[in-house]
Amino acid sequence: MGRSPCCDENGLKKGPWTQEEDEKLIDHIQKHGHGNWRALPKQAGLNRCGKSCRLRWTNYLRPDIKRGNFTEEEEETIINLHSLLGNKWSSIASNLPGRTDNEIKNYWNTHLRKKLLQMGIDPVTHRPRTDHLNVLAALPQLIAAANFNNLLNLNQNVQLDASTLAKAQLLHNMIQVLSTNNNKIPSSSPLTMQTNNNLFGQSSYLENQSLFGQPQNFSHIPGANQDEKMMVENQMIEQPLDSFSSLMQMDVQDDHNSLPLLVAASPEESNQSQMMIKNKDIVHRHDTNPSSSNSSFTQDHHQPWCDTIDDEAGDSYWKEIMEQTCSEPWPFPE
DNA sequence: AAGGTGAGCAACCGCCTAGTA
DNA sequence: GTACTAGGCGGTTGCTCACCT
Repeated sequence: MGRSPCCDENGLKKGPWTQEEDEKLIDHIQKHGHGNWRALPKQAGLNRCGKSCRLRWTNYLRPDIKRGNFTEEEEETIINLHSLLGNKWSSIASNLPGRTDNEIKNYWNTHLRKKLLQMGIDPVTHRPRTDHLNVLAALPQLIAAANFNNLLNLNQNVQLDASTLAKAQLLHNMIQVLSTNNNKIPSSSPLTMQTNNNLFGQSSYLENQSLFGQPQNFSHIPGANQDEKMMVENQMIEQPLDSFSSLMQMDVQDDHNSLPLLVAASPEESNQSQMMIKNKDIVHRHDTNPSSSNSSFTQDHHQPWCDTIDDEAGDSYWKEIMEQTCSEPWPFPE
């Protein structure tokens, strides 16, 4: 397939647009429309390539562009749609009147991404992060326990060093958290809330932000294809998502995922979710397999955690974790 | 005051796809 | 079916500016 060289012609200007160029472009489009972008620059008296003109118009000069800060509502919409559509910025933008895909993309990369990271949510998968779980907030206690172990002055042969003990305790804590979530505890119970608070440092982001509190109608998403629209709608119907806790409990039964599912994230995951929804798989699994044993869960679901920790088990990794939660210098005094 | 650094954002690049001859 | 064009998209770059040392 041949590809037309658009911007490699010699002598065409690149870089920031001047006010004069903007005026020329606006004037021409207002009078004649943009029609053929390739031919436009010549007709408008611009020394630019058509692609550059199109970008300038669609991203900046278009009269219906909304400028200024994003509202909270817009932020929520972006996060919602990104969790379902991934980096399909144009599809997301088509659901936000006056916003361009470029603007949304930039806003995501500079603001929303960081915001989610700070909340312990992976901006790519929209799942809780596994690298620096806030469950580590309990680490000072673990360190204290480790130091206490030193104070006991046990036999050198059986004495664990502080870091090893902390690692073991950390793993134990993670296992407890997961096991707790696997039980059928009402999502609103204090225990569950406490567990979630431990895991994510605060009440669920989704609960707090009401991101999924109200079912939204995405059937009008112009950029999304029919499958995507159906997926969004079905997801809202099948999974009211009224509480992150319930979602965690639901997903924790999924044999293939070791971590709680927020919402379908990547397109691949979205497709999987879509297939599951189509097959009524989620409902079926909950009806037919309501009590998958804790032991099998423990075995199947904890392995990835262990793998994760093994993968990152270098001293620097643990040091970083420890330093975030403990003012003690590293290594710990022995 | 000057230099360094990082964030934010406009613009570019390269690839993909649909349409057409 | 092939070759080509135009438009669109997502990723990346690089400029500007504010803040920090």
